[in-house]
Amino acid sequence: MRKELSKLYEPKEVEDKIYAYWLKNDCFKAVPDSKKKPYTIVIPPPNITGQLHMGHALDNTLQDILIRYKRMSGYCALWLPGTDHAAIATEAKIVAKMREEGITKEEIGREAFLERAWKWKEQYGGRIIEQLKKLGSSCDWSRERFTMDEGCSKAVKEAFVNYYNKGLIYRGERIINWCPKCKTSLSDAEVEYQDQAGHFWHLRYPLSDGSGYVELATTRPETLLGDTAIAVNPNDERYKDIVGKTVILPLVGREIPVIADDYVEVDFGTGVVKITPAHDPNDFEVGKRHNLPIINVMTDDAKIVDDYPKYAGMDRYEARKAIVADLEAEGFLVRVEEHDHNVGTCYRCGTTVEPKVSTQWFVKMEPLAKPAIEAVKSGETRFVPERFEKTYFHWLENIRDWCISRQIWWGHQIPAFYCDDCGEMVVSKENSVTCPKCGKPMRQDPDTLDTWFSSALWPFSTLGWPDKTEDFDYFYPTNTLVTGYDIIPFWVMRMMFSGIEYTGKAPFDTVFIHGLVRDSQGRKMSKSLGNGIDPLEVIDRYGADALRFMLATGNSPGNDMRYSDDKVKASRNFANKLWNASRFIMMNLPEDFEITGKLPENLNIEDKWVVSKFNTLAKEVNENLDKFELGVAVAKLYDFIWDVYCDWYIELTKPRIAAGGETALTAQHVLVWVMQGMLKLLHPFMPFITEEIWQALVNSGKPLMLEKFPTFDESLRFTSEEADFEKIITAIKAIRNRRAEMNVAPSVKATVHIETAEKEVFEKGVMFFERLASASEVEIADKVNVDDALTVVTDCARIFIPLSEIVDTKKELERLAKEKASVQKDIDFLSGKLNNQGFVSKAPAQLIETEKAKLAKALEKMSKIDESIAAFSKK
RNA sequence: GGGAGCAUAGCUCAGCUGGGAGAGCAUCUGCCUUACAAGCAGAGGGUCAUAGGUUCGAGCCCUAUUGUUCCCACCA
Repeated sequence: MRKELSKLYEPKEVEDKIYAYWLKNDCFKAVPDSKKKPYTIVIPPPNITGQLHMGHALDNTLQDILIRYKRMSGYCALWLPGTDHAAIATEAKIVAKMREEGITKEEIGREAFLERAWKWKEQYGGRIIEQLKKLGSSCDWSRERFTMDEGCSKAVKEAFVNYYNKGLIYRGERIINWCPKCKTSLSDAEVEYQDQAGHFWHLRYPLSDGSGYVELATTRPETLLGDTAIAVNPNDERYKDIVGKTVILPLVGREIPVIADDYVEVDFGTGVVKITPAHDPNDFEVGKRHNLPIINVMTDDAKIVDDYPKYAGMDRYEARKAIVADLEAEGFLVRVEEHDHNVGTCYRCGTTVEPKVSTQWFVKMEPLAKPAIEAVKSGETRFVPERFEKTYFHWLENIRDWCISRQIWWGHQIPAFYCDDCGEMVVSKENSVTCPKCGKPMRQDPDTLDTWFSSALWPFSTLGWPDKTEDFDYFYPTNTLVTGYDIIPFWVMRMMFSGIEYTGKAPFDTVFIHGLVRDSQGRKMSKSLGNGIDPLEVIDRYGADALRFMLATGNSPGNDMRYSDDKVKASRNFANKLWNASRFIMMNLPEDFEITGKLPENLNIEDKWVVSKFNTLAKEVNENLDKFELGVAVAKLYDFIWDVYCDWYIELTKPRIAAGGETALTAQHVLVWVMQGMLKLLHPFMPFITEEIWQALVNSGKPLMLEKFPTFDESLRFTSEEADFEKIITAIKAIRNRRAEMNVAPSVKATVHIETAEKEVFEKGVMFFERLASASEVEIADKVNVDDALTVVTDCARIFIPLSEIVDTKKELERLAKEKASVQKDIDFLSGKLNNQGFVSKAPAQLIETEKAKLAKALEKMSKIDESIAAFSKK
């Protein structure tokens, strides 16, 4: 017995049930199978602190579409899920929560802190996973990983030690980006630059010899405390004389040299720059070139150090005010200008970063970047869309060494050990190490690794690396990486060079890039704007399928898209349309109807028409999916299901089903067969509703998601029947059109007289003219003579509808004249084209043929219009 | 300063290697036709940002211009 379906599709009653059904049947599980080709996607691991947002919804919908498609296409499809420990973000959240409780991490110490962090992970780490399930994600959950689990930690140590042994990781004192709030170093990629309104303070520094002042400008007067020189361009005539002299640093009284360096631009400002090596990356470089001392004036939280008692303990902005006031009071301030400048901020907390000199661990990038560039140049890995290669190349070609140490506790502790006795350092995979020189226990480096260090290994650490595993052999390299363009420098690039370094192969063959989901006004969704849309709410209201469909529709790869409720509603309506189509089929099937999965014999012309069109659809959907044109594929499915299947084919079957007998049964089999095909094709996009309908309709005990994805089948191509049936459709549409123009209600029936040379084609359509074109009777003949009739002309038929009371001969003539003019335009256009020597000699032959055919049709239509005009004129 | 994207119907966007401009929403006109009013049948609406160029043929390719968004960059 098939179940009754309700009139409206109710996602809430379906989704959890269906998801549980898949899980129960182990549908997501991927086990290496030598008879199948592998297809692998590793999930961009969401942060354990995170909540599902629209970006995740898009990213994971795309992955799920791909993985379901490949799974149904016979691949051993693995979608490997997991979460990221999100070092800084997580630590910040835990610290914030502790602050509410009135404790600091220093108070409780590292061990207790980590204990809390793991508890946090246990408590919240599962949340986003559950949210991904709501979306329908078909991840192999039995393989769920975490960037700090045992395997990933092992991989991290392995990678670190190997890099170190090859000289690709080193420790050194450099100027790095420091977040005074997170109190840790940041990599270049983790700094976001923003334009901020600021000031330009023009100061004058007195020359030590009393011969005058040197004027310079700065945006950061508080760093003056750490100035160790002022610099001019060596070619700047204005300052030739003072190079080599010294100036007295205002407020501090220190004597510092005037140096010459190319870095200084003659034309900018006064042509003089104060040099603060400890607090500016450029100054740091200048300082190195000139052996200047590095004087750090700030603490880890960006307060002035105790060496300057007057300002000690002030934060950098307070100090700025105080110092400016003092400079002014003492006559060193010349003037203040408004000045916008670009300020680096922490990508996690938004705090302005402070350049800071400190000892950190770095990955040497140049030798790693080269093969990563090469892998894309050679085509081993490609970007979709291709243009994102440019972003990728640009980063790799201009990359500086990667600062990987972080001064936080939540993360992979750096596997370096120091001997406090003799100063020996050892890098080791072991958890504790004794000093090889003096045999004393060594102290592990307290720093942890950049969270991206472990995510860089994600495509292979999750498959068992560094161990040789069956999974690794089978599934690696993975196939498609799906991510947003904003993640290229953080993650894509780093997975690429890490993968190549450790496995010899690029970790994926395709990087499928998508854009951002913006709000309905095109703004970025953000917490501060409060314009974020919660995908879970959308799912709750409209269903996961509607959300997924919306996210896959109407955009092209790599472009940003806008979220709007209307779009989700349209998707929801589509789901409902499909639902009702299936309801129609099911409510009409006889009790003993058997679903064979095969087409019946004795197909009618309209059956062949729909089957043939479906066949083309299957072909195109496969092609589009293979080219990552998901939006195009989904649009074709929408059109087929709504227009071809629902609006036409179902309507065509109604009179047959009403008639009963063999034709009804054939129609029902075709209805079911095409429905099955549509459900399969649509399943990757709308997994829940398609599975639900499948279960209700087919009831085979096997899930739809494991059915075979339809492909093109040569035996289902019915080219001539398809074309013939289009003639009937064209005629029906033309009749409807005329009646609508004349405001004839559908309930007003009339005889339809069809004059055509293709009688046998139109005879097959009699029942459809009655049903769909309000025909009370249908006459088909070579020659028809009807007075006082509406005329309808197509390229292969003249149709008369005798509705004498509404026919106005004059108007009818006018209308025919209009139509004649429009057909004449076509004829002129086409014949012009075909008379064009250039076109005929250069255009492809096939195109010329189709243009000729079009012209022939237009000419036929014209002759029919002429006939009609002649007939009317006689009256 | 460098690079990239976008500019197509009132709105949001498609438009594959060049071959007579499309969808959804909105608008207008008819319909409760026994799957669906979250629906059905129709209609109107576009100098494809601008100016050149290549081509038999350009929304698509080339050049320049304008507007807009984003990424990168050490002008203190």
